[in-house]
Amino acid sequence: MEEGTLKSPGHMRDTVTAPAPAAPAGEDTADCVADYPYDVKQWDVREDCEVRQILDRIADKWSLLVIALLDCESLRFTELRREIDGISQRMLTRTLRHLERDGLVSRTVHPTVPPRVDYALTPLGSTLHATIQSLVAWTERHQSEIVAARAAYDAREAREAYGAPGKEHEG
Amino acid sequence: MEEGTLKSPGHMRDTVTAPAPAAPAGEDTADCVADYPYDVKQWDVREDCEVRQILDRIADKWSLLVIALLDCESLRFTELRREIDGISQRMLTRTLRHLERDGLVSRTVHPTVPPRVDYALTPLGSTLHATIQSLVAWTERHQSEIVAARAAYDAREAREAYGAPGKEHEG
DNA sequence: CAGGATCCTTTTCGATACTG
DNA sequence: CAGTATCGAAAAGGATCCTG
Repeated sequence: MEEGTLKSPGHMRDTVTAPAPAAPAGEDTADCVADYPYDVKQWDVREDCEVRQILDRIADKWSLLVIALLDCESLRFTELRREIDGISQRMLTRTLRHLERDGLVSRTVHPTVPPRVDYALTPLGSTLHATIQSLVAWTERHQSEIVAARAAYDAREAREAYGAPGKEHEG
Repeated sequence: MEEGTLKSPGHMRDTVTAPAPAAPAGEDTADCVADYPYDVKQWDVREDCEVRQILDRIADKWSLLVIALLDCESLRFTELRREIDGISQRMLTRTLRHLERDGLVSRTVHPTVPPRVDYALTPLGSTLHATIQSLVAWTERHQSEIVAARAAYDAREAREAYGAPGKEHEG
């Protein structure tokens, strides 16, 4: 195994620079409400925090795609692989295992002669799917803006490379 | 914000070869209408697709944290670094550069004697922030379920490791 | 303080071969 | 078909040094 399933220790830093603990339960999505005099963050971003770990996993490239793709009906292994362009068999297997372990997808094995395994979202996974979808929707809506921003950034950078004093060293 | 709801409308997906309607595993998600004979997916998942590329970036571990943290007020480089536990200077720089290039955060340099650089969300970045927040909120809400699912998975796996015939290869 | 450059370790990922 | 196991390439990431 290249990645143990039960590994917990060994990667922790002793730098616990957490001056203020996270706010209690209750997510506050109110924007621009910097009323608190503290430097408090509304959610824990420490490495040893569960949320960080989970966020890390569901924000994973392949996990995101799998969840987004598994809308409601179940898909077979090969179907998923066909849908997600560029994923290797290995990565799909690993991703599905992780999602299954996290209780987000269910794995159903049919004991037929040609093996058949169906993957579907669990009820928990379905709730996540909604959020993932909004992320995908956002990307679709704003992709042109991002592409434009990139072009502008690159153009400005290239321009500054010309007139940058002390930067160029041509004879 | 124009982000809107989390619940995506009825999306169209491709038809799977609907197998036996009875799932023995008991996984029963809400039945979804799948009477589309096309192999059409509602969003492009090809590698060369823009959405894939953008999704890849904003689904990045550090990018997600930076955006989630930059709620509305601007933060300095060191402040961000202090907030995000575990990030290195190199990674923070790279992440901020990427986000700036994508037009999601703005970088303001104050030409003071001790250099001061402020990072803040752009209007575009703010719209993404809302979505990111819902993802964070989801994780906070369901973290206990995920932890429980993991424990159950690991326990079941460990149990099967005992009685798994053909698995152990004792001499 | 902010960040560029460099070196090195760790992790990720894909290709391949094999099994049930 | 649906995986598992292994190996090597590649990318990500961290530590350190240095500059304006």
